[in-house]
Amino acid sequence: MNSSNPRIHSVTVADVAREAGVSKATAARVLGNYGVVSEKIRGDVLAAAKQLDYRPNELARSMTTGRSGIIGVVVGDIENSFFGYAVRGISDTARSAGFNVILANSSEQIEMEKAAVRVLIGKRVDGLIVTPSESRDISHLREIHRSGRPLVLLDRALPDFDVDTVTVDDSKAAQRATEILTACGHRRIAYITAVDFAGHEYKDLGQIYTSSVRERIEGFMTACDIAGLLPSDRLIMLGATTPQATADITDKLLSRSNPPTAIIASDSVIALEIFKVVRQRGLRIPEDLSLITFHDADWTTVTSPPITVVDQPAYILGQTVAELLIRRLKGEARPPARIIVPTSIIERGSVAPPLDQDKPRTRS
Amino acid sequence: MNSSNPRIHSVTVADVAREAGVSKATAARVLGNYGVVSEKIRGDVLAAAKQLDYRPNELARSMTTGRSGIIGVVVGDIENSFFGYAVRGISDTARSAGFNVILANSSEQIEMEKAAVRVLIGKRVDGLIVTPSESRDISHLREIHRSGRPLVLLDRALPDFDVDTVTVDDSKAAQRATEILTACGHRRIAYITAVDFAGHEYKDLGQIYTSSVRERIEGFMTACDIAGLLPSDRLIMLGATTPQATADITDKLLSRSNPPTAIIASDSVIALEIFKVVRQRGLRIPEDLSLITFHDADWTTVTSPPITVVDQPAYILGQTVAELLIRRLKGEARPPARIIVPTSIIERGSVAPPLDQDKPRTRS
DNA sequence: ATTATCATTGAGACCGGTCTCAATCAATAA
DNA sequence: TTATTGATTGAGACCGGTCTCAATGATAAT
Repeated sequence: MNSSNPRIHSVTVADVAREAGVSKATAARVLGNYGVVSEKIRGDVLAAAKQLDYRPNELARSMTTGRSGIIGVVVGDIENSFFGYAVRGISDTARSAGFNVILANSSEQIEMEKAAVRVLIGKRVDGLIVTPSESRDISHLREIHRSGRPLVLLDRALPDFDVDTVTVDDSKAAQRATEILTACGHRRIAYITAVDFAGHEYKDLGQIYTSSVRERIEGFMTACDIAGLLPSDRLIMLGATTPQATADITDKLLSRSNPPTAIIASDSVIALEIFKVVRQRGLRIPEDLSLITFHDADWTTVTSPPITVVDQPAYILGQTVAELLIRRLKGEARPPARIIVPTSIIERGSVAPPLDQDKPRTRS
Repeated sequence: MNSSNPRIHSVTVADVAREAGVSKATAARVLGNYGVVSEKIRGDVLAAAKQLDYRPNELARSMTTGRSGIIGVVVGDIENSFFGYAVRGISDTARSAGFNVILANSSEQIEMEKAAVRVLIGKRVDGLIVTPSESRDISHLREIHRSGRPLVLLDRALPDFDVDTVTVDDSKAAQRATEILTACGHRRIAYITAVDFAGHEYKDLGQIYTSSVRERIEGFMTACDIAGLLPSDRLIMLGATTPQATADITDKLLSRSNPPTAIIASDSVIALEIFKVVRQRGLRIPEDLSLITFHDADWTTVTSPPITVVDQPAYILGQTVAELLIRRLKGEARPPARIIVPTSIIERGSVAPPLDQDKPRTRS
């Protein structure tokens, strides 16, 4: 407690009421913009408010109304520009509907995600938008839902949790990206993704607890199967959660006696690291290695060559998820919606037929 | 408990008190973790709280304590990765000190900045961090300060407003960057910056209302003067506030009969756009044009050639500004501090001597 | 003139915590 | 044994809004 510190005493409705010579209730009516007040009184109160420089205390307002006007957003990694755009989409939509956004970062760690949710609930946010970092432990999400607060999932669906969800067509997108590579003649393709799992080697889908990751792997495998690739030639690498981990995975992959001739990256942060490793090894894109990444990050247009990408409409994703939440907040009652936003592939210059797919490549 | 009424009735201290068979005051003491309570009672209350799944209402708590535990941050443009890192630095520091962050975007527009500040004050944030978008109209900032809420300025100082401020050594950084170019033989250099001003032509410093912009221009001009450049050959271009504007400015610049042989960009968003325009025109970097940009954005390492940058320690900037604010929040009384964080220049491959500085260059 | 009707305004409870101050009770001191 | 002290606990005000309901006064209807 600060005794010496002069407490900031802000102007309250009571102060304005006194100044205007009306009751607190009446002043509150004009200041809070509800109920009916005569024009004359309204003018008096407004004048008094201006004179005293009254600023409503949203906290107090929230307490009685039960509404805070805040939407809580828990996202995996704000530094990832995919989330950056999504958050921007959320913020813009929220603001134009009169809501504010409070943002938390989970660093893709379930414990931080849980902590963030707890804090946000404590702040009495009106609703939440979450990108669940894994689908095994979702007790905290169930709890949000049970508490009656609307929840919308962003980018990742939870199979056995039926709640509003907005994702992209991950499976289809991965399949199409892979088909571009197989059509080009690639027979040994790696898919590098960031799911957090001990051990980077993929064994089976049972390990994958994040829907988007699982769906992409399914799409990838489907395309590989259609093209008749050997199971041993579809290289699925998990655990690219940090730049270092990604570099290690890429290094290991390219050091094999039979390295892949093409790589698909599950996000642009991973792709950037792959690009660096590849160049450091003196390999050329696309001659020595083809590369496709999810998310049309800005840097993908200025590399030489520019990178072929799966364009996920991140901003629209954010917009959509916010709209869904706000509609619920406004009382819309309907069964949970699962919206799938389509992606498209932007072909640039990072895909070419493999030079010689059976021998390891060295710098020519 | 909640019968047919869908209203979310959360568990309160009174409920816990009743369940535990103690008074509201006592339950509040253990739940709020203040005052003294016997171990036995503490156990009972905790058990009751657990049983009822009590969650404190931070809103109510904030109302009585006057502290919300929230830091408000108003930043120019979150999509700019410089601010992204800074915000991350702020968030991390805030969280580890037990504060939350509520983020607002001003889009570098003074009116949006004012609105954001108003909302944040309404939410009763404990303190604010702002990157002022201009220095002419700072009534809203003065007001924050007057209301007794700590305010720290990020990245931009306000000359006649003495408040905690964290910036980088803009003038020195700009001067050093320019010196690299002049030392290399460049005699006609452009500096492109984002300050929002009608008309892209620079006239005099009187137009510049943002300290960091002004300081950089001063540093730029100092270096130009030292190298003996003609005043007409230091091309200062204002108004690169959108990708399109930046492209137009760059185009105009490169279409001159005597185009610059080197460009300095005031941030990486601008530089990215310059890079695109330059490549589209078929010009080569660094042979035809040298380029240096502020902020070590990730893409600057993967272009061909990689870009020489002024490395602003954005994360540390964020950390520092948050620390300063938190110390104030904890009651530290001291005169306003102006902290200047040093930058460094990372030389990569985008600077080379001009081919022929007196004739316009075309694609060779 | 008297009563019903409608529009305004005022009094005060309430939201869910914090915090002050008085009351209670056991233990220690006189 | 009685007074004093210290440790706990309880009652209730308070924060700054919202909101219900009763009171007031003017106008319209009978």
